[in-house]
Amino acid sequence: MNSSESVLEMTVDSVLETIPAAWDRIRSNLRAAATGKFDITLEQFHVLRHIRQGWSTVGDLAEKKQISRSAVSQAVDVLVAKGLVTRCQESEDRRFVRLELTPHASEVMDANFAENRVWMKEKMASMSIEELNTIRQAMAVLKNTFVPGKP
Amino acid sequence: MNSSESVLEMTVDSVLETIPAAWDRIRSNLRAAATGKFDITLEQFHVLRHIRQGWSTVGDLAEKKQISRSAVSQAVDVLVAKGLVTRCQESEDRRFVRLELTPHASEVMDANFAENRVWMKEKMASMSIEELNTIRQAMAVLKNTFVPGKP
DNA sequence: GCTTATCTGTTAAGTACCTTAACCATAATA
DNA sequence: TATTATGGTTAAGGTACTTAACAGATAAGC
Repeated sequence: MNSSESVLEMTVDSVLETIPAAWDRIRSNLRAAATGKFDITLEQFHVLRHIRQGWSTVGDLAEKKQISRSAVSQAVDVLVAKGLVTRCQESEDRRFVRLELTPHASEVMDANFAENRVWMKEKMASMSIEELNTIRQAMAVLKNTFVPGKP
Repeated sequence: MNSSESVLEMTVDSVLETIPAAWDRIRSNLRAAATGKFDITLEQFHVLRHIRQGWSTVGDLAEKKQISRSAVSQAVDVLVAKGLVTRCQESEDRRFVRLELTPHASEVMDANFAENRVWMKEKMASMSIEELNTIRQAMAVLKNTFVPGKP
């Protein structure tokens, strides 16, 4: 299986070479939109995004972002102070704190997403349908491999 | 062109949904290897990597990573103190400072890369040849679109 | 039932990395 | 030559992360 081994290695290299670099660019644009138009940082925006996706406790978010629970707790402090998130003790197991978005947070997120989408679409507009489909298939496989399922 | 428009939007969404999340996971592993086995942070490792790829002045690195020149300058300070990088004034235009890796830096990088590759290969070992090829093609297109060419 | 262990989340102290603004040295330009 | 532009550094300040120590709630052992 020397051939497939070589394909695996080449693919690993292509991922390690592309993902961090592409993310540097995309993040730079996301950050500009988040900090320029709205008064939140990119990291705060990501926290809001994950909460909306259903990672709605401190522990969930920490696991999702691979950071400590204390880091999440501090980030939530800021979001609560900004009126974007509410803390709510769970009734079943009162150790848990359920996080919820305020209506204002949803507005901010929608506006920011729209902003980002425009930029992404401009960048990707010149791709062929085949290329787009290839990317979508690849994203599905990568997500399946590297991104843990929802809670 | 409603259909192709829709494919574009779906693909944009898949990228925005996958790249940051996958990167959180990959970065977490890279960081563990860098900080655990060697005495450098992940960001320092990335700087070394970019220098080896030919982004060998402060301005180049700043442009590559989309951060300020002063941030790069500070990062280089640390790497010089650790004996991993040398500064060298360019003779043609003496405003430029050329950065070079020391032999020790190359050793550290090779060891760290080997470490990361093992983990990546484990995660991706169950993919089929077709899936691997799809990913490689997608990475090529994304790199072409989002990652600026070498200096 | 009572004690101990485990789990979730917060607080505190310290570190890494980034930003903007001001600055120096060099090079290009009018 | 005087001015302007460019590459890099320094300084001051902010954000987000870490580990360690802690409080409260639940589970487990006896």
